[in-house]
Amino acid sequence: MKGVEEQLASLRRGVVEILSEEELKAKLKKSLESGKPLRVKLGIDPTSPDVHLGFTVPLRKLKVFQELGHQVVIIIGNYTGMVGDPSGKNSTRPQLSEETVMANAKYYKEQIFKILDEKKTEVVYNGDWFSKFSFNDVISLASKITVASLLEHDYFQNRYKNGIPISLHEFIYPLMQGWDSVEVKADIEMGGTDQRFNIIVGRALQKENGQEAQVALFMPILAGLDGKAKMSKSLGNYIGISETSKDMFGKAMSIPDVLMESYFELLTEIPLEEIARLKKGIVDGSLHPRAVKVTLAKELVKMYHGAEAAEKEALEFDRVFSDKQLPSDIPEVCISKEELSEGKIWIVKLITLAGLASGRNEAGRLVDQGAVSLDEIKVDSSKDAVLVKDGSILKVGKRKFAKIKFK
RNA sequence: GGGCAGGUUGCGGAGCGGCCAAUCGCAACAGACUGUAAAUCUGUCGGACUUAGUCCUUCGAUGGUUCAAAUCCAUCCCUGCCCA
Repeated sequence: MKGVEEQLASLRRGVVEILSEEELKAKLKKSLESGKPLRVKLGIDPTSPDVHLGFTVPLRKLKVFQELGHQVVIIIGNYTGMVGDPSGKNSTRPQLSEETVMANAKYYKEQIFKILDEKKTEVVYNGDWFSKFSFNDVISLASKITVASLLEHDYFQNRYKNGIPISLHEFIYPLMQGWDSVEVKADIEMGGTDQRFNIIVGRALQKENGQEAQVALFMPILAGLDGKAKMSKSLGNYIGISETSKDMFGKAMSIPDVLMESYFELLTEIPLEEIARLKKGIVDGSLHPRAVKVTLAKELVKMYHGAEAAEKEALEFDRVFSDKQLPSDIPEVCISKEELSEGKIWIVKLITLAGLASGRNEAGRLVDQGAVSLDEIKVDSSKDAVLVKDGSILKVGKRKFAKIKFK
């Protein structure tokens, strides 16, 4: 095992705050002396079946712990998931059924082990203990926290001030998450900065129950592709870790420049010195921001799809967007020959048949806005009928293509 | 349980009997400029009809009044505030 300072150094990357660093040092020291690994907890609420890069930020930190020889404990919040974490939310989260949560949980586990080492990871479900809770237990737990302390939080404040409902069960959430720490005897809990309160509650509960308080390691919230809000499924500004290499590359290329640094730091293993060098290159003009972004996009694709896929997507991207050539693989769409009259078809109809627009109104609009071309010839009017051949290429907007086949 | 205020197209938020598919802002989409960056400008933004037009479905739900309702009435459901 590495020394305390050495461990700290590799743990610090990207971390916003350690609560507290002294406590962490003490724990690392103790662990080093006793040879007993620290228990590092991360709770996951499987509220949606989609794992995106934002979620990999704490996971990647856990991997560092794992490599340092510590014990990672993943808590699948099948019970907390049914409540829904109110942190940072401005509305009550929908309560999910147990079946949904469990189905999502299964998927989550698959995703998690793309990053963590499955053999070295302990996975537990908080339903294991919460399902046995009696009402008395709930009351006793609820007595550990005051309403004032809950209402202090801006997300509750906002809702309260704006007359947005707050349900009682949402107040219980931090307690549940905190209790998880007691159950697994966590030494450290990982979380985003939005988890501050929940994690601190965990510390309090541990102390009440004769345990040493866990250390909190806060990671930044990863910004979404729009560069404004946090990355989330519901905002649609995310890169899923199971997405195709093509989508991953394309989405990475679409992020605002200002996000590059944080993406490098939080999502890749590129050394900090190298990131600093790239940043400097952009500032002094020796590196084109686009080239740096390509590096980022390639790195991300490499992590989830391999180096070969990364090279391929980079070439393909240049081909389609820099050289304006057709992509190498265009999805084929079959249409019936009966739709044609004298080899022609109304352009709007063709677009909807190809599924490149949600309705004819939209298709018509796109044509009139000059977004549509057939066989590289722009279609001028939504009233036009166009001549289609077997194998004609329909293009709608910058990135939607279809190859028309007859059947 | 009582009083008051509300529920409008993804979100915020106008409209309060016909000119309303419904002002506006945000988001989104498309075009121009670019580096699928940012910023900016332009256009679009319920659906169908080959579309200066017509029709259909939408303004919490259901019924009603009217030639005509998002707008008025009744009942119901939901939310917030205040009182108990």
